[in-house]
Amino acid sequence: MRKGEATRVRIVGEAARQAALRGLTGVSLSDLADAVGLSKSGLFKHFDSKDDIHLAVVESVMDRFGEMIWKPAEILPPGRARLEVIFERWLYWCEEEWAESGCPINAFSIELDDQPGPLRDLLRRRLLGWRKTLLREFRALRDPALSEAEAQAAYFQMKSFILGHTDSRRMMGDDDARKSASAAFDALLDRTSRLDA
Amino acid sequence: MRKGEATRVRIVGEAARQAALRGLTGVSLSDLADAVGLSKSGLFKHFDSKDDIHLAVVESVMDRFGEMIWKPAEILPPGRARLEVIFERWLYWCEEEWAESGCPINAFSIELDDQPGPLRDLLRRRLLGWRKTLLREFRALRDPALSEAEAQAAYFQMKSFILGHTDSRRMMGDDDARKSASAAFDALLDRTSRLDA
DNA sequence: GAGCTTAGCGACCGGTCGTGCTCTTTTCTA
DNA sequence: TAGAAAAGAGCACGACCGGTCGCTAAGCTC
Repeated sequence: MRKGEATRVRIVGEAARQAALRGLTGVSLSDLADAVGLSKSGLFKHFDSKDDIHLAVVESVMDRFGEMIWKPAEILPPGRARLEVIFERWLYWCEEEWAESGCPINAFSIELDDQPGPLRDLLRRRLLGWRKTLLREFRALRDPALSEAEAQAAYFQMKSFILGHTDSRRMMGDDDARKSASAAFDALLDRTSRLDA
Repeated sequence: MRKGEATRVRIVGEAARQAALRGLTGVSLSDLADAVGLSKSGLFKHFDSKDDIHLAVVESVMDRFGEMIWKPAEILPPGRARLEVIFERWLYWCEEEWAESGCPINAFSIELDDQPGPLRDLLRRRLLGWRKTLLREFRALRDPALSEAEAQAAYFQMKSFILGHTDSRRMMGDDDARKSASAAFDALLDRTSRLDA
């Protein structure tokens, strides 16, 4: 079943590209089929329904996210340098990897946050896993480890700066978005790793 | 033309409600017509096209945003208290005013940031105006006024916390989102209004 | 290389999309 | 209160939607 597997990957990749642009719901099966050089009915040899494609897209995007952001960070020991790499890669992911559309994870979050169902559940599950990882990293940032509350506060701000970066760069057309985000994150690491009253 | 004006307002209001849920593109004219108790063709006595409705929706949402957030703040003198009211009202706007759907401005930003055209231009224009207002407020936060760069950094973080709040509350299901956002913003005001090397 | 399995195509389905057109009813104004 | 103007209903349109079915052709395995 080698050939079919390869085609499936191509379909999911293209579907993700289009979904990042127009939203998951906004992708039409005819457009998708055309883009991968298939007939519409050909798609259904690989997926049972459009919903089935949605699930595969979310799963695939989250997998790629892990590969791109976590893989290059985990070779470093826990601590500030690792967090810096993560943030750096995350910005790269939003800015370069999805240059034409913006980060699909942000887009899917907005699209799905009011649409209960297995698709939202899948996305939420993957995002919660990622958050758990980051909380662990933040706790390890200081020698007397950060409390859970401190780690949560730090995570909240980190994620916020990622979202702010996209908004600033893509919607407001701000060329300094990356600098703003990096500076804000650096300051966050400064005050979080510092031991003060 | 009294009656028509009222109907138009009803249409735009309902369209905004639905667009906040399903996206501007996701609103169908039949659903919209049903919801306001009109026939589909009846809609076209008030708007020339679906795009025309989109423009009216964005304009109307931004107007309401100004009324809800700025109006109660401008009675206060410039300074920290005014900024605190703005942030507070902004969170309220996201959390209560659009409880079922999440803030439509965030949703429209994600939906439109890769869709060039007059609709995106309109949204961007309104958002730039709002940003200009906030930059002025931040500059007035300290007695030796903040530099433009400092004000921009502060604005970036404020907007980030707003976005983070929605993501945390709606997508991650975090009940503490509001507390996290408020705490982060308070700390931002602390370190921004402080005069340090 | 025979034969089963799978990938993929083309035609087609019922339904919905946005948007015209015509005609009637309501509303406002002189 | 007559009559113009506005509001709205009804219907039909062509295009497109997600999805099914039967068929062929290619791929894979023994």
